[in-house]
Order: sequence, then C-alpha cells, then structure tokens
Amino acid sequence: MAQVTSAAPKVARRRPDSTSPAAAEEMSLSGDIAKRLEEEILRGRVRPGHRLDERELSERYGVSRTPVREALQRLSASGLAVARGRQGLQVAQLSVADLIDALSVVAQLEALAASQAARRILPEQRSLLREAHEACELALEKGDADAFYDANLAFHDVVVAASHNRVLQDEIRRLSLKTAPYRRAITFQPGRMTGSVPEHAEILQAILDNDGKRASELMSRHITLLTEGIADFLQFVRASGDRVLFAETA
Amino acid sequence: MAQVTSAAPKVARRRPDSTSPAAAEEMSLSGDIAKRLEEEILRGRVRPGHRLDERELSERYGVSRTPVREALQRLSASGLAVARGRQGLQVAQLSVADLIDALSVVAQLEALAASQAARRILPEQRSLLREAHEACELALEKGDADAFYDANLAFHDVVVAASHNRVLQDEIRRLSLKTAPYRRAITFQPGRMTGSVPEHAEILQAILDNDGKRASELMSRHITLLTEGIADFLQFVRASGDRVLFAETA
DNA sequence: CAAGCCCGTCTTGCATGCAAGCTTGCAACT
DNA sequence: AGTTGCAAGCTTGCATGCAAGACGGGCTTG
Repeated sequence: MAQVTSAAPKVARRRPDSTSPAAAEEMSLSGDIAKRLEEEILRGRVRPGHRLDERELSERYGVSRTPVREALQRLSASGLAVARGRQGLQVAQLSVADLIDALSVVAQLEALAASQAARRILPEQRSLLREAHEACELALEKGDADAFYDANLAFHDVVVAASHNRVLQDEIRRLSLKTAPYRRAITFQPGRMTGSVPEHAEILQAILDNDGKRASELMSRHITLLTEGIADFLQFVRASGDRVLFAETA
Repeated sequence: MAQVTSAAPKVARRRPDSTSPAAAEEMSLSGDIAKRLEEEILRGRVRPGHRLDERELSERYGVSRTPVREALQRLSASGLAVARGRQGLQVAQLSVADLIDALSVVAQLEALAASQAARRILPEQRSLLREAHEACELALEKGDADAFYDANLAFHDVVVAASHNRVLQDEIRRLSLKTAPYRRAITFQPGRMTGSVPEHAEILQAILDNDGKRASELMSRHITLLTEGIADFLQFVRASGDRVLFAETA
C-alpha cells in the first residue's frame, strides 16, 4: 500500500556524485553513462569480454537500472557490447579475423578522411595537426608509450576533424572504440612507435600540400602496416586462447 | 490501490500480433521493435523528420513503453534517429552536405566490400550475385521502379555478404539505413535505373574474375554516380526547404 | 489589435516492482 | 564415483507509477 499513497521517490534528483570531472554537461543520465562507458573502454579500463552488470553499474553511478540499461542498449547497437542471450552483455570481443577485418575498414575510412582533410582543412587545423605530430615525436623521443598512444589518437582525431565530414567522424569513432583495446596493445609493441612517426610526417605533409590522393594512399598504408603489426603481436598471445583475444572471463 | 494487491501484468505475454511475417525469431521485444523500426525506415514507410512517439509505438506494437524506449536508444546510437532535447526523437534528417558526405563514406565502404568480395566470394554466392543482377535487368525491362529498388538492394547485399567481413557488413547496413530514404528517391529518378544495370554488369564481371582492384574502382564509381544523381534530384526539391530534405514535420 | 504571460496538458525521463530464465551447487540415484 | 535432476538465487526483461520539462491555447494587458 505504500507506493500508492506516498510513492516516496527517494529525493528530488540526486546527481550521481558530482565529484567526477566529466559531469556537468550531460542532461540525460543514460547518455551520460553511455559516454562514461565508452571512455572506459577507450582508455582500456574495461577490457573485451568484461561482463557488464546492470546492478553493479547502477550502484557505481548512483542511478537506477533503467538509464544503465538504456546506455547498454546504445553500446550494443554500436557493436561495442554484445548481448549474450538472457545472460547480460559483455564488452565486444573480436576474433582475430574480425580484428583484421575491422582494421581494414578503419584503414579505408581513415584514408577517406585524409583525402577529404587534404581538401577541406582549415588554417587553424593545420596548426593543430602540426602540434599533434610534434607531440608524437616528443613522446617517441622520451620513449613514453602512454603519451604516444594519446598523441597518436590526437593526430588521427585532427585528421578526421579536418575532413569536416560528420558522418565519417561518427563511423570512425565507433570503429576506433571497438578496436581501441587491440590498437593499444599494438602501439606498445617495440618497433611500432618508431615506424609511425615518419609515416605521420608524410601524411602531415601531404595534407598540408592539399594532396588528397597521396594523403589517402599514405594513410591507408599507415593503418595497413598497423594491421601487419598484428601478425607480430599474435606471436605473443598465441599461447593463450586461439580464436579470441583478451578472453579474461572465459 | 489496485496494483499493489494484484499488479495484474496484463496477461502471460502477448506476442505483438503474430500475424506479421517477420516475427517468431526474436526473443527480446526491444530488439524485435528495433528491427521493425529499421525495416520501416528502409522501406520508406517512415520518412526522415518523422516524430517517434513512445506511447504511439508502444500501443501499435502492444507492449509497454520500456522496450520501445530501448529500441529508440538503439536507433539513436546508430545515428538513425536523433534526440531533440527533451522533446523526443525523430528519424534522422540529413542536410544536403551530410547526405553527400554519407554517400562518400558508403562509396568507400562498398568499394572495400567489392574488393574483398572479389577475393573471398564463395561458389554459391557467385550464383546469387548473378541472379540478383538478372533481377535488376528484369526490373529494368519491366520499368518497375519498386522491384528495381529491391533487386538493387539485393545485389549490393550479396556483394557485402560475399566480402565475409562482418564488421564491414554492420557498418554498411547502418549507413545504408541512414541514406535509404534518399537513395530511394534517387533510384526513382528517370535515368538512374538504366545507368545502373551496365555498371552492375561490370562489377559482377570483375568480382567473378576475382579482380579486386577493378571491382573496387567500379563500385566506387558506381556509388559516386549515384551521388551525382543527387545534384539532379536537388533540382526537384530546391523549392521546398533549402538545408534539409524531407522536412515533413517542420 | 498585437504581444506577452500563465496555466493546462502532454511527453519524456527515471525509479521501482514483478515475472521469467540462466546458473550453480547440492543431493540423490545409477 | 560419476552423472543427472532439482531447487534456490541471482540477473535480466518488461510493466507501471511518478515527477519534471516542453508545447499550446487562452487570457490579459499595453
């Protein structure tokens, strides 16, 4: 009889905890949570195969299960999480074949981005691109793999932004999230950082020269080399599990 | 006071209506509804700008608002629908610039699909591809634009399927849904059907010959021509609204 | 007569309750 | 001892209730 008369909906509206830095710009809890989950995946805090528990997340973020469920639906629609029958969702786990396929798609899309960026880049973005490249160089000199990972992301982000193609931007973002955990592992491979910087330099030059065709080819090759790096990377993980990478739960 | 004692959850679980042909394979209502909505968008039954009302949909499908909401979240995550502040969602409306951008992405992705299909196609898919092409020819002869639209979709679907690249398949599906309403309009333009068939024939041949590079170039050009068709199409809609196509609600 | 304000209504967003299904651990049986 | 049945719990999936914005209409006022 309780909820009919009073229903006592807890309290006005308790913000999750407001101590977190990323808050204060979202208006819907579900969107907020979706963003946070994406961020955690991108940053490698949750790994592929990780089980996403509704109640745990709702408690962690201090909201009810409904917005959490809606956020999970969004991740699922983006392909970032996969439903496992009636038994909840888990962060998408790519097989080796899927990963290679995904990277071929990323290569193709980033090639288009580079091509369009070469034609559409704005003056201020030229500066940003140079700066991002220099940050990569700096991280390489220092041998700081974490910094390089971030600087590398920034470089690619600027290229994509300079394409001024929102649709392309969305697609690349989605795929980048899916492949981020694996790309991260590859970035940390010995030779990759050293190899990337001169490739970036060429791409940078081609874009600054407004040479779309060349930028496209270089970028495609750049990502393809990344793919080849996987072959090397696989030598490491071959021991553990054959079909699936990062099988932490299984 | 009623729901405390009985709570009367309607009935056991009433399937939406079970008369529909596509039912009987989904296990979650939200996923089911998401598929139906996608289908309606693809088929052109709901047009860009259409307001998606939770209650209306829940009544139409005979379920509560929760699964409907979850389905809408998925569409929103896919970019098929956009949230309009606190005022619900509407089917994504592409500006002219966005549409052109989206088609350039589709072109790039379908080119990759054609390339990989040329290398990976299976024997039975060769037959399917031929059949799909013949269906296009038949529809052209009959001058049946609706049939051609479907046959054309089928042809491209087979190419994508033959790429055996699930990631690519997902991405193309998503983008195809977004651009479907506009592609549909273009397909119905006078010359497009006639022009498409010989292009398909060349693509078909290149794939059957396992010539990935040529298939890729042909497919890219094929879609690009579609894009150019937009310029013509725009002559028609220029009168109504400038930035947005199909602005039915505004 | 026009413009602005206020209030009613409608719709979304979130919380919570309830039912069904998967999982798991125990126990009984072969 | 191994296997199979079963039951309890835990988790998801859906329904519903309630509160907070957003829109619209009508009224008032300059």
